[in-house]
Amino acid sequence: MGRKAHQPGRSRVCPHVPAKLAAFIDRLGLRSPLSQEERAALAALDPPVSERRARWDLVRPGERVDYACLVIAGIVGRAEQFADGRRQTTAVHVPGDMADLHSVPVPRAAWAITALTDCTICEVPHGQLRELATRYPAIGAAFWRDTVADASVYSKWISVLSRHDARGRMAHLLCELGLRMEAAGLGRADDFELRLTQDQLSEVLGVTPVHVYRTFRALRDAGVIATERRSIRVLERPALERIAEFDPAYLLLGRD
Amino acid sequence: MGRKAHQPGRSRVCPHVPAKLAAFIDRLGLRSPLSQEERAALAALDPPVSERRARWDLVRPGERVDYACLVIAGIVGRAEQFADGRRQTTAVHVPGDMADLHSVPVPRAAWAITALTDCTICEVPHGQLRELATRYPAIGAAFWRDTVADASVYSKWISVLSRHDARGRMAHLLCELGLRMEAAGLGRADDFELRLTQDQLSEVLGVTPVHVYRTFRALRDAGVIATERRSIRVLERPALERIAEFDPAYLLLGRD
DNA sequence: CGCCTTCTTGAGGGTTCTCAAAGTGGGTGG
DNA sequence: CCACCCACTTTGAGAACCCTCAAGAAGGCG
Repeated sequence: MGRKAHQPGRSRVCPHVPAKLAAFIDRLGLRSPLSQEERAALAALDPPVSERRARWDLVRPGERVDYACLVIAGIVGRAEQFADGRRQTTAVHVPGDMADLHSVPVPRAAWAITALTDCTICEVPHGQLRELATRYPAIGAAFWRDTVADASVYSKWISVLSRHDARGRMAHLLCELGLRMEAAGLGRADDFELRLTQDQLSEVLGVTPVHVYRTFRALRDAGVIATERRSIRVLERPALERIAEFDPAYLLLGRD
Repeated sequence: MGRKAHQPGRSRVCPHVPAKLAAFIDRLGLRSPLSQEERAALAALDPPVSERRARWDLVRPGERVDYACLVIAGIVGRAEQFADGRRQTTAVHVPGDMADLHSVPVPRAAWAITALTDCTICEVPHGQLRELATRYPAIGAAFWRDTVADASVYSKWISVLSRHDARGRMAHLLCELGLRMEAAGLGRADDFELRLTQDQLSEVLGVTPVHVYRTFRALRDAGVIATERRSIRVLERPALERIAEFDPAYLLLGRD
């Protein structure tokens, strides 16, 4: 599964197995009911796939784009840039996520979309997405619903940043990404690996890199996580959830 | 204007002056092109209007709603509630905002919608909004675009909370609300009044009420704002914008 | 091998929190 | 009309959390 996920759709011209968008369609279907016809219409899209190295900007701030970035493999972040060059990552995307579905209704990017690890990206033209959303109202509704799910995550992170200290923030991030990776079919929520540098995590959590390290050490000493170079492994998810006061409802990983 | 705004549509049965939704339609039109027919279809809605006192929960967390709350007068907040009862306000809405357009695709509320001041609210049935979004794709696109604008504000606030201290957060909030009030036709960005308690501000800014006071004092001593009981007035908007590193692009108050 | 990124460690200082208490004004009921 | 209550604002002292600055160690990559 892991190896396959890293090379999806690559030169598989067979139209009966449209692997490119499969993960995205599954994600949409998790939240919104889609008929076979609607799924087929989405699967018929055949956008270009490209590989990007870590640190590559898929979209630069201020740029005007006419495609949306679908993450096929790897981790991608959305970041706001400050005058002094520092960045704040406001969203993290895992495989199956359309990293900037937002850009369909608003093509002028106010943020950067950056590859946090080496990754495989699919650039889906806005025109095709808009056309599908208009022709199939259920697809339009599914896109809208996914945008709301994204907003729900933002809203949660506003609470997390306001109310939790670095330890709680880190715990919350790990709980969230665990569930999202599991939903993406990449491991289990209570046993997954996250390959981000402490620098990247500091831009997500809103603390300094030095303090990310100290937070790691505290959680490591408590036996809750294990770290090894740029890889984090969750050991005690229940403890982590308690620290984070984690409630997964906001992820809208269901149809209720 | 002020007095009129507090009694919109009340027993004005004249169908040629559909005051209820006028501000909302103008807001949508600010961001998305809408034809006369589409505007008329929106204006034809005639949902019930009600007055609510400050502190009233328009929507309680976990509740399932079948209408969206349009703010006609007053200020409304979206808040997440914690186990210990504390709240974090993640969005502030001014007149003309549909406070929870999010609830149309996701009817189960993960948050509370609370009246921060006495206010006038219009409860627009989801069914009617969905119907319009399906029948008129441009209206659907406008709703989607407004949802993205909301998400853009969330994203900005994640940066603000991560990178700015209490003074910068306060400055940013005042800069943003100034522009939004102006866009809503309620004063000028560089001379407006905000009637919120320090307690409410603390829930927005993610600091303690005590520290809101100290932040006020610092800005007051610097001659940037004036405070009088629960009313704040901006005196030096340019200084405020410098403190906040404010760039209004994220509000999407235009069609680019 | 050397460079570069990333991780680790320490000391001191600043912002914000917690806890505590007094002052102020508006609203309510007697 | 007054007394009271309640919500809100103001003030202070000490502690916690996180930052800044600085520098050394450890692992990849050409």
